[in-house]
Amino acid sequence: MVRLLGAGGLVHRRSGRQGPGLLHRDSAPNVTGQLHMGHALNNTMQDIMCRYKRMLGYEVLWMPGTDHAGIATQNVVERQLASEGKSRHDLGREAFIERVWEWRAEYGGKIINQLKRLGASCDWSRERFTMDEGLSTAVREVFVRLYQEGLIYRGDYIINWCPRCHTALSDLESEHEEVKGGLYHIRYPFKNGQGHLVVATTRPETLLGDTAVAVNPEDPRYQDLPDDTVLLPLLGRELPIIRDPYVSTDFGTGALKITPAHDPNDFMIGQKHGLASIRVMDDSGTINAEGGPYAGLDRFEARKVMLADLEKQGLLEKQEDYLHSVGHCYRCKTMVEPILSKQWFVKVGPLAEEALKAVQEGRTKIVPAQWEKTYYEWMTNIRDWCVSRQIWWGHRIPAWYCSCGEVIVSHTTPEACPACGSSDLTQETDVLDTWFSSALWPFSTMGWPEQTPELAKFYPTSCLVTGFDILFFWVARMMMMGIKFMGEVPFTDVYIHALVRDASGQKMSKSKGNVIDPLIVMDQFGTDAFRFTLAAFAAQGRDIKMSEERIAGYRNFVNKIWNAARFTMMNLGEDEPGELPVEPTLEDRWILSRVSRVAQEVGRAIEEYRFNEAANLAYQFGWHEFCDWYLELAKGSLYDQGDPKRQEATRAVLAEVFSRLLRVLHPFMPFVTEELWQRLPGTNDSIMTAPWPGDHDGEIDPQAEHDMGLVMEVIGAVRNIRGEMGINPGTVVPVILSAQGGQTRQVLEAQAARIQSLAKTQELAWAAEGEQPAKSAGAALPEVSVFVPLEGLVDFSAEEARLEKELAKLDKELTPSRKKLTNQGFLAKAPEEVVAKEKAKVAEGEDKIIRLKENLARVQSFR
RNA sequence: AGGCACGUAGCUCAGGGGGAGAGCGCCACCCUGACACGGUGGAAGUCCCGGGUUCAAAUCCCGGCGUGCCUACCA
Repeated sequence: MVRLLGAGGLVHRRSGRQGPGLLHRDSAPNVTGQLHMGHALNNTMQDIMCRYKRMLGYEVLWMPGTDHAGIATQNVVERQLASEGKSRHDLGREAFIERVWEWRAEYGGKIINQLKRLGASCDWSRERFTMDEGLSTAVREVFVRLYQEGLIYRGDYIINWCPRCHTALSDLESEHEEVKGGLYHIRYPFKNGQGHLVVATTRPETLLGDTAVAVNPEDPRYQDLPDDTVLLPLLGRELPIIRDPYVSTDFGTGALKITPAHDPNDFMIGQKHGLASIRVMDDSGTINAEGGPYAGLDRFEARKVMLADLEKQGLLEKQEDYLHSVGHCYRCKTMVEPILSKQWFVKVGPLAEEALKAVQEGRTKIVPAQWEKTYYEWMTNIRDWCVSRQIWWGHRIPAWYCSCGEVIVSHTTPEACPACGSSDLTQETDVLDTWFSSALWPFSTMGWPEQTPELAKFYPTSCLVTGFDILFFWVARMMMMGIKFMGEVPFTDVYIHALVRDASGQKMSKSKGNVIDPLIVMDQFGTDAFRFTLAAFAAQGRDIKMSEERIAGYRNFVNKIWNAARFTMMNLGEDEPGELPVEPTLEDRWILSRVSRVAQEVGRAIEEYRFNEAANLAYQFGWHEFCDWYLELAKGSLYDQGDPKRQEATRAVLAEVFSRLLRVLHPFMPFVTEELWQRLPGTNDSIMTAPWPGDHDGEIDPQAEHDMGLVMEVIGAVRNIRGEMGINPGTVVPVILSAQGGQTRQVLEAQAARIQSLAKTQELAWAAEGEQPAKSAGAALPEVSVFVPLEGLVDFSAEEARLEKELAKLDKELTPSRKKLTNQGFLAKAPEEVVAKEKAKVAEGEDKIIRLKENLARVQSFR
């Protein structure tokens, strides 16, 4: 029920430098107050940022909390009462509010616990609720100040009314939906009896409140009318025919009935022409006394009855099917009724202007930037915000009415009327829109209107993470209020994340039954796997299609890391790892280089909100580099009893790299990494406070990366031959290498033991450059040729087929480059390095082709 | 009615002017002393269609087609 709001400013490095702050929220709450996918995604992303920044040494403040969800919560408690056969009116206002607090005490904390379960590392001691005393003080302060400045006013206007919730709604809370309806052509007889004027309407029941009929002054059809007054069908009231350019000549009949009390445009026209407004419905959408014979009928029933009567009287000329969009209450989906009513409004123009400028000037950056356009669009066309709600649960508007007519708006309950001195004052019964208090969240949660140290330190906050569905409801309003009352934007970045949908792209909803419950997912696959999945799929600007299959994939990854840890710890034993070796092996240099780079890349990706890249980078490294290669390579030294020094050195590297891997993974999977961190010898504090391993430039080693690449390619070539030739994995095969250049041979010779062990080969044999080992399968690599003698292992036709396949593939790959190099325009205009690259590529490819062709010829000769 | 996204391997999607990528699925082989939630190898794409810009387009521009979403007072 409660909506989650979060706030955080963060940062402050010890140097006092500003860093990111965080804020957050979530999407529409549901009656059970359960954590859903939207919350999970939102909070996972914020948590990733917070954990990462904390590891960098920033002081992070992530303030959690919820809002009071006025209408929704009241509905739930009313339903509860209804089941006891009571209404809120039976209880009275105070008792009812008491009851809501009880409800909140029982259910309100549920979602907070679920957030904790998700691993959200908020500052839980600072949890806030919009109905808290402090936040309520801020609400009052803001209301009074806006009123004093004329930015809040009370007046009669058309508002969106929910006949079921019995309250006014803001424009945003009225959700437009396509509805199949009818366009009814109704005859309004001229008063003088000379025929009739035909009016087209989608809402015939509102004719009871008509006070005029309008036509466009330019419309040729209506230049010479037989009379300037028509009679309202069914009621017989006289209606003037007015002329206004607002009326379109090309829609319907060009004649528009004017019902000022039940349509915003009609209201506008009514004001312009000084027409009366007749409200014909009560708060429940039932026709009132103004409806004469139709009084007491529900609005939908009234439509049916009236249409039948019109038909009977020959006044319904025709009726056609018509598809149009109609507002519905965002809480209960009841069709909204535009009704003229006295309400409180915020004059948003001046506030929106500043909020618009702040983004245009880049003081607040919206990511991805495409949303800035949407924000501008809304801020530019914004209309005044109806903030009063006719419900009880919420911040009661601090306005008092005196019997003399005076309106007093004040922080505290006034003793007497300043105008007449009377003490007969009654407070406004309406409460404020929940979003009014949510709009103050970035500063009200930190003690405003007091000037607190938190505000000084964390305002403006660094980042707000939210879904686009709430950009206007919340982000835009926080911008307006923050700038107005703090003089500065509430956050420097707004990250708009995707929506979580089901596997087939449908929006998850209870009614569709396609909801995946994050709590069940966490039970089934573990929170870490779930979080990792969310991060890995959170590409900017695209919705996430969630399915259990995908989560299972990342569950496997968590398991892989767990097993890598078992292996690591098994080898480390109880001792604290020693210093990194002075003379590391090639694989040691390589993995240190890689982990250093990856930590930097992951960090950068997180900072730029590229969560999917960050997660994939970590995944790729963890599984395919650390586990697939390094652990296998390290076994060589680890198991070598004959060289204890080497063993010791390898243990040190293994411990270091694994420790860094855990830290890189920590923001995504906090639970497993913490658990493993605690078991790692030599660690004591939480991994949360361990330093991010992004500061090891000195270990980045391009030479090691290149050399290791060479070794990996040779191993890959032998494995490929084995696989393609169908050689049993257990068979140890001979291998002959032929290197182009001493350097290459040196590297490979030094790594002979690794190649033998990972490719399952006999001792490496060497052929002179250009020499052709007989009866062998071969592979051509950039710097080296690899041959696997096949005598007795396989038949040569298989090798022949394999080589032909390889040649065809290479040829296909080279075609585009060859074409470019024969293109004069390319040679003349393309950048030198691009040309050089293409040349090198072709040269390398052709060299491979030559060697493969030699192999092919040789193999064919054995046939 | 306007606006915004998206269309890439069987599925879900990254990428975004110069060598088509990942995960899952699929095929083959393998219980190798961390892990079968595993290992090794492999197959697989007209990057929606049509124009244009460019030496070079999956990528930029224009126009289609298709899908999704948001905003809107034409009764």
